[in-house]
Amino acid sequence: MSCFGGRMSEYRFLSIDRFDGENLESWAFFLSHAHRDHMVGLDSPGFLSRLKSSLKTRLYCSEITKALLLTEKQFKPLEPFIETLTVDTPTSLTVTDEVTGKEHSLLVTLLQAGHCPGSVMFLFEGTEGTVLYTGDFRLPVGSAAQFLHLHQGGRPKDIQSLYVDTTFLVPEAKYIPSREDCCTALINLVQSWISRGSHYVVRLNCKAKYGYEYLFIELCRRFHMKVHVNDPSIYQEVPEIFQCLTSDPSETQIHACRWLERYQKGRHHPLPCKYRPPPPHELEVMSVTPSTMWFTAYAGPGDVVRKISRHHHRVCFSFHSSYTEIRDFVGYVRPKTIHANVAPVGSTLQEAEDRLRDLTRSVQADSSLVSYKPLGSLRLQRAALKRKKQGDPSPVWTGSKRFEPVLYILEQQLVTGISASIHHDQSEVFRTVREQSMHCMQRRPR
DNA sequence: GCGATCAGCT
DNA sequence: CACAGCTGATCGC
Repeated sequence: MSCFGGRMSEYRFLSIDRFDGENLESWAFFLSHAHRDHMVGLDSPGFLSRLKSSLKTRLYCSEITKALLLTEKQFKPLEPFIETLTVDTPTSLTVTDEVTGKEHSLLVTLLQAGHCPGSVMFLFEGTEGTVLYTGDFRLPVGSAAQFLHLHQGGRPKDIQSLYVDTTFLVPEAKYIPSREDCCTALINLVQSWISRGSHYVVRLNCKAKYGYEYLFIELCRRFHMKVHVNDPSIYQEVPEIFQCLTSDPSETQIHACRWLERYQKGRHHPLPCKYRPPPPHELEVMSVTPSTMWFTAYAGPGDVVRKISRHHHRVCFSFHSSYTEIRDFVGYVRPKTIHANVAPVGSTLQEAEDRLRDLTRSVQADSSLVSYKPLGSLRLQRAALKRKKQGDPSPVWTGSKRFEPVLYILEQQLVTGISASIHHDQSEVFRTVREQSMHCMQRRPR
């Protein structure tokens, strides 16, 4: 959960992901994604009147974030003040203090953050230096080298400050399996259950409102079966997701619907949507809870699925970067100063910042070996062509007609041969994981 | 009576 | 076990 107060020390007149208190004095506002903990004050009367009282003050976000935001009625009044920015497209902004008439020009670029649909990082460039605010992010090792706008003349830009998501900056979360590996494990688990018969259904026990869409898309593609959710219409403006969802519980064996009333989950209804198959069949439900397993603490690398009880499994899934991914990212960006946005579980913000500083120092020497490599466009085109031949829907990262691609960065998209130092680093991680998990299994036999 | 904060639950 | 968010209780004004 974000602890970021809203303002960066370099550009005090901007507020990001906080819209209360002193932030109301800012000249421009930025929203990285549509999770509640980044929207504090966004629906308050104070923020709305702040926008209304000014001619030029705007709320900037990605197109998808705007679309998701406006599906909730409490944010509808913000619509006239929202300005969307295109990902990977530097935009020149002139922000104004309407009290004094003072102006400030700067360049802002949205970089995809891979956290949830619409999530972005903000890169600001201006007289106070280049600063990067990551919001929440899940980026595979090697991602930083692939952001064009983190580079200039083939070299990484000098970053004055980095404000970074440190949710999993704890030694226990050194390694978290990739999105693809977690998804493959989920697909295999789902396959083993729903293939038993049409009355065998899977319930995906999803906590957050946004962030699991990648799983929905991949399940839909693999099983040619839409995922049942309470309200698909919130994704109306994001076709890649919308087309994978249904509001009809009888149409699918995969459910991600949620209970609306708190105390109404009785034994009588194994599914939140209360769907019952036609007689004589009785519903057979397997619950699957996507959750972040800490691989250095709880499991071996192959242990992406964990059986909780006969009909309940946990599948590893994370929409925040692991310790290793954070280390890789900050080691590549090499900011002059670094700030933690999140107090990791069991740590304070200060401890996270101390850890970050240690990391930037220790990784710096290696990262100079890495040079900018764009996303492997040829590989992507080939993959898209292959899929087209197979009659599958387009992959998410090709984007829709309406929006540029900002859903997820996947490990398999990254160009191969990033750098010797990173490969070395990875194998080191795997070795550590193996050792620690063996140690762990000795202590806690399953 | 209101918002802010917290405990508890999912 | 850990990713977000709701609800209801409690506190201070």
